[in-house]
Amino acid sequence: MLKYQQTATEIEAYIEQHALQQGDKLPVLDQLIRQFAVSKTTMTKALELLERKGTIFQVRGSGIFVRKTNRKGYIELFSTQGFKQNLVEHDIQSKVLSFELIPCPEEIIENLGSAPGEMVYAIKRIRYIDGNIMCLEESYYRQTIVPYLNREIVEQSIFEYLEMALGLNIGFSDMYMHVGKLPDAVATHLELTAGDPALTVETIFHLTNGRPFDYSVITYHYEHSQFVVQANGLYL
Amino acid sequence: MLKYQQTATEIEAYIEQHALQQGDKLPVLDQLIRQFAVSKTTMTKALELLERKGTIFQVRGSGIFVRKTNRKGYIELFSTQGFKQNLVEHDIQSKVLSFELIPCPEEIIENLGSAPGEMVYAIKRIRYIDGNIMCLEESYYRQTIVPYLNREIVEQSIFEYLEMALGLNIGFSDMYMHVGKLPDAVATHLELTAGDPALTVETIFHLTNGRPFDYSVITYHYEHSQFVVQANGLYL
DNA sequence: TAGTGGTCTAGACCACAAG
DNA sequence: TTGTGGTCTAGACCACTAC
Repeated sequence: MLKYQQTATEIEAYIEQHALQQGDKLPVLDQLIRQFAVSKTTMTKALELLERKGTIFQVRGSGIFVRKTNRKGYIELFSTQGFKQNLVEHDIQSKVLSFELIPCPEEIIENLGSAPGEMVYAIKRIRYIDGNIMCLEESYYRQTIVPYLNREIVEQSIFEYLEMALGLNIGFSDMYMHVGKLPDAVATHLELTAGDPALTVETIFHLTNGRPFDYSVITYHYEHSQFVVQANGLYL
Repeated sequence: MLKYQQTATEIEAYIEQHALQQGDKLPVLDQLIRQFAVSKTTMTKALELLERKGTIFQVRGSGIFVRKTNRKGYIELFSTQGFKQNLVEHDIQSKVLSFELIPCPEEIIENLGSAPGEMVYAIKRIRYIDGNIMCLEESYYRQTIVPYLNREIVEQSIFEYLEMALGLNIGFSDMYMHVGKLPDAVATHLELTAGDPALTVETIFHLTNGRPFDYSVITYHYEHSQFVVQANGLYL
């Protein structure tokens, strides 16, 4: 683990230990540098990390303060940061509806940037959050990049397998979101009624080297999912 | 403008001028450093900015590459970065439905962290994107922080006024999103039918010093709004 | 193994906030 | 004015990729 990541983790522990609340002040920079025995740049980087993560905010000329969201029961759709493991406070289960190895469907080729006829794993899962239906997920993995998958893996966390077992480095993703009315087929899976509202998120995942390897479409159950995003900076 | 921001802007211009496409390689780090005459740290910071903004991605041991989303017509709900001015490619108009100075409503006090009885500007607007109804926005500004607003300002960009005229420094925000069925009152304003799907986003905006100054609830027109988010890192 | 991006340091100097 | 966070530099060294 890198020094600045380690430092960030230690600062989080410090906040936890001292039970600091929203708006509470941390020790000043120089103090933190001495306390954690790192250079100013490293400390700055650690703090920047925590700032993006939404853990603190820094005010020049004033100090470093704790930032917290006060609402519970919201899912972090994506943290402004990134590598934060979300949903840890929730119990996530999956039920696999289908699992196949098929030629890449026409309409998905452009999303995955795959060659015509290339094979993909096509997976359909219902995901549960704390016992409730959270979403229907349909995902497609390029076999060129993910050579092997089986039903057992797919019942667990696929991404953990990709990183741990296959050693793939997941880089970045493009997400496209829209709201609409549930089609009949999806409604059945979510145990809702056709025409009910739904948030649909299409995501294209890339490796760190930029190659797309996974395209997924997630349709969320509107009664069992709400999201929080901690943003930094202005965006109109 | 800071040097690393300036550098980032120049690199964007470089990409533009050379008409670089998704996956195209930029000059190597050392070359960029020489070319733009900055230190390695500064260049790294500029590149980090562009990476968070979704303009490039960097691969250790390999190079720096251009990243682009290929879908058009999507609104950037919030960039993973932040200060990127969104919607610039769209024509945004506002119609003010109501504009009042009132005591802070009960249910909003906790969101704004305001004192009981404190006065707030309450504004209701319909916002149009390229001539279509995009959303209904209800927002509340604390008069303690925003001493003056009028109908004319509110018809334009409020945030621009806050930053330019009042010199306020907008820091960070917490957003809460959920999907549901349109209530009758809102449906009318959006020219939709009660029960239609809707994305609702509540946002609490803070100054850089951490004080909340604006609470807003935006309900999006599901047929005229879809969003793109460029994320970095993993998030399940 | 060569090339490329990433981390880390010490220290000078700058910019903003609060009293 | 003082204290505090932010920027910038030069350079050493590390870690990954591709050949």
